[in-house]
Amino acid sequence: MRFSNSFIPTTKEVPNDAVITSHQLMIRAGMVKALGSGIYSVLPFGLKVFQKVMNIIREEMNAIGGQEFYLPGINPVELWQETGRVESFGDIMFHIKNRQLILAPTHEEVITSIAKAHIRSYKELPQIWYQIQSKFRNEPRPKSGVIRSRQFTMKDSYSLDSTSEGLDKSYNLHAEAYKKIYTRSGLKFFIIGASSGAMGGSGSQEFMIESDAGEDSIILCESCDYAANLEIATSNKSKINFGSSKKKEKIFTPNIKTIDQLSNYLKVHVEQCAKSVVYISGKQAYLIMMVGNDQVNESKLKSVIGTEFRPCTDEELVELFSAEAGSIGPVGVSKNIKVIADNRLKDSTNLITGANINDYHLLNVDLLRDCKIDHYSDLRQVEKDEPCKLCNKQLRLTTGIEVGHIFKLGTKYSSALKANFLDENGKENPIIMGSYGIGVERIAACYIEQNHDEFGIIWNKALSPFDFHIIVVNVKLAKVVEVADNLYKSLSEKYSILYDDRSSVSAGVKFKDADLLGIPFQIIVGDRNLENNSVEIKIRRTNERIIVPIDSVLEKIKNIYE
RNA sequence: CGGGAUGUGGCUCAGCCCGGUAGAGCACUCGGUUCGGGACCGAGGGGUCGUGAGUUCAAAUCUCACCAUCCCGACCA
Repeated sequence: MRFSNSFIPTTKEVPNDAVITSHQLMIRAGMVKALGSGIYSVLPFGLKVFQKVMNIIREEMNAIGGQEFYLPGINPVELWQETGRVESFGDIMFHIKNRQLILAPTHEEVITSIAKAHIRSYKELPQIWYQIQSKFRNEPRPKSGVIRSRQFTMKDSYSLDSTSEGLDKSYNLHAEAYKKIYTRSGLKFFIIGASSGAMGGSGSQEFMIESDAGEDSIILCESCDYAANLEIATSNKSKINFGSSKKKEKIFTPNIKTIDQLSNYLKVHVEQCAKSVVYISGKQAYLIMMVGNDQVNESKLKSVIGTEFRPCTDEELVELFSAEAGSIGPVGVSKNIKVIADNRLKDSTNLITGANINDYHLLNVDLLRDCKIDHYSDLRQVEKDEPCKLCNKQLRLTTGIEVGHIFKLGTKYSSALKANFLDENGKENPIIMGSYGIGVERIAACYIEQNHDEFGIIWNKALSPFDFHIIVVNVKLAKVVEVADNLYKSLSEKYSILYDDRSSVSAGVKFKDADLLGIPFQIIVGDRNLENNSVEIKIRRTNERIIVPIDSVLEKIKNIYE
């Protein structure tokens, strides 16, 4: 393609809206153009990259037996009411005003409705169905360019199985396919255990890129392969033990509100103080007990109590406990209040807790003797530098961008929509499903985050919009143009070429644009080397320059490319 | 939704505090000179100063409301 006829609007300066590198470079390289907050037009140069990504995904999905669908982006709202997801998506889902339709944020419902209509027997399973299409989410705060936008391209696939062993197999096929997709795309990625959140289901993993621009907090072990989203991460922080049970006492603790104040005042270790935090879910109050300054991990709490919740207000505290924050505790609370304690507190003795009387605490509380704990669970948020639960080495806390997420859904959607099949015994069962998503634009953006320098993008062969970038340095010299034209023609037979034949800009502009656009190999045709019947090949990533005689240039290029 | 910032030509920004003819660089058009790392000279075109009210003889500038965008937080299949 001749640059002179192309629409590749490169810019020297960055719009002040773009903050992260990939966003800035995508705009400067003329890949995308913002239309509104979280809404982007994809321009030809960018589309070529996205198409490369989509083709890699398509090849790997086909390789595990996936079959591609094209599904509607507008869906009847009734379908989503049946699975309860109109409510669970809430404001994230776009609703069409003049029809009972929504813009699909994902496609479990549509896929399941197709399965319901056509799958009858276990003999028709398993199936892997996928699509690569636009999804719509009314993000409250779009950010970081195409990384979090309101319309984006996602490869979503869905596995349909008749057994849980089958689901495991489909899930693992996807995990392996995803590793190949990211590896082929040139991303440095890792896999973490993740929460399945509102998607439901029994297990899930995320594929992450480490990045300061990331929105997820991740716990990683430096010496083994433990890795988990902070939402579910656990560590080897041990249970507490304060010896055999002593006599409970009530003590005066004036104006003591925090665990740190309490431990200072009483000259005890913070971990001997048990913190009580209260949440409300619907009409139910939950008193959550944690060791010392351990933080409640609300994702874990949500999976324990199973519904949405909110912190208790100060007024409600007084109503429920006759005491204010800082003096709340588990001893003698109403039976209507559920008490859930973190695993570290299991059957602990000699704790210090609030007395449910302002300015008083209790010493030597024995959880077995003095109060009724309804349930113990892992509720604490892991902190950095804690010991790994697998190898006991230090854990690291970092942030990442999610580029893929795989879920074992189970029968949540098939049950809701009655997508059943008959098993070997003629018994009707809901189809066992998995769902597996990859963000197309995110792969491209994350690649740029990981592969750029001060001059621009550095594409690899897999994602580069073109194989070679030919630059003709001086278009006034007929001989130079002739050589470049011939090279363009002969290379075009086998490779995709961006040919910078522009007469309107100086050589310097062409060089800067070439580095910005980041095509891996530049072929520079200028009179300086032509005097020696040579052209120059520049490797974008290493800045290595190779002078090649014209008569061997095709062979040399072939070698360099492979 | 809470906190903060910004809105002036296509882009980056100055001007606003202290009201009085709307500016610079880049980009664009024309002419000329250059021609291997974002060239130079000359001449041009292009702006309802986010929108709407208000104060004032006079508003880009002061006041109020609204809108938009970005950042932090909340949220995030």
